[in-house]
Amino acid sequence: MDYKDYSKEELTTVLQEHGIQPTALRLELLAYLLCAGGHPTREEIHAAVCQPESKCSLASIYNIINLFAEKGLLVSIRSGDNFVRYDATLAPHGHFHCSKCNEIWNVPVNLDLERLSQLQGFRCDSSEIVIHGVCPECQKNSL
Amino acid sequence: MDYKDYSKEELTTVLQEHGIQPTALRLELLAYLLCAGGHPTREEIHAAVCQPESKCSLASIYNIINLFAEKGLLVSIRSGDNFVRYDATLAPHGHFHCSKCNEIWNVPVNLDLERLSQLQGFRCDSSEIVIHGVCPECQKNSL
DNA sequence: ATAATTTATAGAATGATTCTAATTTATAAT
DNA sequence: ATTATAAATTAGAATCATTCTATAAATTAT
Repeated sequence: MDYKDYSKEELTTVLQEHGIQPTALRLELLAYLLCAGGHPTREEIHAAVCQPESKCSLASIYNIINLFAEKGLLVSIRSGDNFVRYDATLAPHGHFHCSKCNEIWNVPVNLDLERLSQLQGFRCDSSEIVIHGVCPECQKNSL
Repeated sequence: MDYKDYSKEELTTVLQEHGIQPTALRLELLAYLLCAGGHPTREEIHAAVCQPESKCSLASIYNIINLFAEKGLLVSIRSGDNFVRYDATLAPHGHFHCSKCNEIWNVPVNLDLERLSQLQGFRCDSSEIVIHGVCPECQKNSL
């Protein structure tokens, strides 16, 4: 895999900024998440990162996904009730989920966490916004 | 189980308004969801609805949960990465999830779906808002 | 009543995720 | 450099939630 949009140094920096020790596999995975765009499933990630030369185990993919999620570098989204999809989150945004094709889009929504924090002494760290509906393509196809 | 807050007639009406045929088990389940409050896991629902006299199967619980979700009477929330929790949604609201104790609270947030619908021809049906953070209790305990 | 349809059940099957123990790789210290 | 220490990765087994299949029970319609 080539790092089209990000240099190895940039990727390393991203990991370090999130308190993650950079390793070859973690860099590969991050590169894929950032460059591939979209919202891949675990299966797609595994296929892309571990094929064909650089074999790696499924367990490692889970390890790294969980680590990234824990460190706030990654967010998981349920698409339909089928698969979990992942999104490397360098900037906060919401998601639109099409209930027909299960595709996911980024949406420039954002809650005002600052304002919410004032309520009742709850400390707000992050927000997760998913809007369910039907995408233009699927609306067209169901006519 | 007794229907403290809702009469059988009220529960029946709720089901019918959502296009769900009322049956004994569905009424039981709805009653539990509405009366118990909170955000029970599938396991808690199963234990509460199927114990001890009125035995019912796990498959039925799943059937009904899925039916309710499909009809928009129920929303599922992932708590932590552990369990899925359920919430009977008679009114739209968001959720606050405490990442320490994994408890979930209702939050009076709501997105302006009307406004979002205008964007790019996407049809918005429902929204899902989860705010992650730490509840007051857990903040106190970690001092 | 009888037939037809819908619901509920039990238990097996599936499939995603985690766990365990072993191995490899990287890091630190002498 | 070499060895010791820790961290990352691996393979495969184990776990566990969810779905599926086929059957039984209940409800509704004729």
